Amino acid sequence: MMARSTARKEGSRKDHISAAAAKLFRQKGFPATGMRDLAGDVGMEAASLYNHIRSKAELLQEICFRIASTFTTHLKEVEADKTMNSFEKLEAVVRFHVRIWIERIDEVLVATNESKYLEEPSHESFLHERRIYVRRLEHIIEEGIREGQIRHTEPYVVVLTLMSAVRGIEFWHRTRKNLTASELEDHMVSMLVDGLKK
Amino acid sequence: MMARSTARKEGSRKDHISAAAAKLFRQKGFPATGMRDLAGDVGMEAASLYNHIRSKAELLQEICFRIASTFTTHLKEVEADKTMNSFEKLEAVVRFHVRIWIERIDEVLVATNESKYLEEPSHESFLHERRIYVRRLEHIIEEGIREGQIRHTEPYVVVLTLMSAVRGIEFWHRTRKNLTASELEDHMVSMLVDGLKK
DNA sequence: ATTTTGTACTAACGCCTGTTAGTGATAATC
DNA sequence: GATTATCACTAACAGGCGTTAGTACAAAAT
Repeated sequence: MMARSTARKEGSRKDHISAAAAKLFRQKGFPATGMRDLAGDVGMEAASLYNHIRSKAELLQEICFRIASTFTTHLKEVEADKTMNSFEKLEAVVRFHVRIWIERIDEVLVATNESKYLEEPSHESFLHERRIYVRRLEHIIEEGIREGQIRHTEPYVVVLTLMSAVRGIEFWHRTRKNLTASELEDHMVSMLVDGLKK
Repeated sequence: MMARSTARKEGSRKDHISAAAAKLFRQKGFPATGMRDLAGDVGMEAASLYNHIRSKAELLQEICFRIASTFTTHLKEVEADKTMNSFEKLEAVVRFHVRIWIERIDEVLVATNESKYLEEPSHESFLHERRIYVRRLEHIIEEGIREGQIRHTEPYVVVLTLMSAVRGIEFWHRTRKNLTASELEDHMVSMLVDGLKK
């Protein structure tokens, strides 16, 4: 009863809803996105959505935590990589941020802008996860400074600045695409790494 | 009839509402902020607000355009200043961004995150104003590159990155204040200007 | 002293919200 | 072929939304 084939079907349907939700949450914001909007976009009535999801809140939760785990998973890999020094690790993380912001901008923007609408146990654990992520990045920077690869800076400020700088991609995404994604990536990384002064 | 004293009173009352609205719009987002929330914060009933304001939308509009004009006014001054070269102009603009983000974070965050809820004639003109602002910054950068003060970079990417980088201040504002505002300003500017690599 | 003005109140409006209940059809399982 | 599970539908709910109307009372202007 209810074998894999059914589960597969349900999965792909729910993923479709989740993707549409990410797009809408990003565009209109979570509170301003109605279940009737979402239903319209996936081609059904609002009430029918509840055959696939438990609630609007659950939808937001899954989007936020899925993309968050993308970042933490990658960071773990970088930390474990013994072929890179601290500076290279930092650059690898920045590159990854830029790339994910380009490729999965809907989800990333929902996680950054709409995570405040997570309900309470989830919201706190999301913020907690973020704080830990920031601390691990600070640690890489401190190491890089100690080893003389990174200029003497305030690690916390550097992390905040790096993590925010990529948000400019949002506007690139909406307006000018006369730059390819990999060009954008290179320009952004080189500016953050090498600065502006000649 | 209805002399300055009355007008003064009305003005300060409306400003109080506007400040409270900025704070709420920033915290909860525009659509999730109810007029009853706002009324509670300023100490009256929701309906009474309408003795001072025309609508919720008008409140958002005033916040967004007031802070926008702060930036454009300053940019105009910088552009006209003949004592600075292009690099110094760019640095002055960045410093100003950092300072305003620190001092008036509620309004700035509303303008960046909630301006999408402006109704239609206003919204388009807000975006238009922003596009022009970006273009003027690009122009300063192009000049700096031509004059050899700024590294060869893609001006559009630089502007987007600079304007986004300061958003990290939002988190500094909420969590760690063991850095003074002027320290934060210096660290952030030096990182953007000089980069990370030693 | 009377009129005007400003401002707060209560009550209510029509509309929109996320969600549930119940129904029927289609497709998979035994 | 009978049964069961999946899924989209309609109808409806309780509650929240921004806003308006009408009223009362105090301060200011005449």
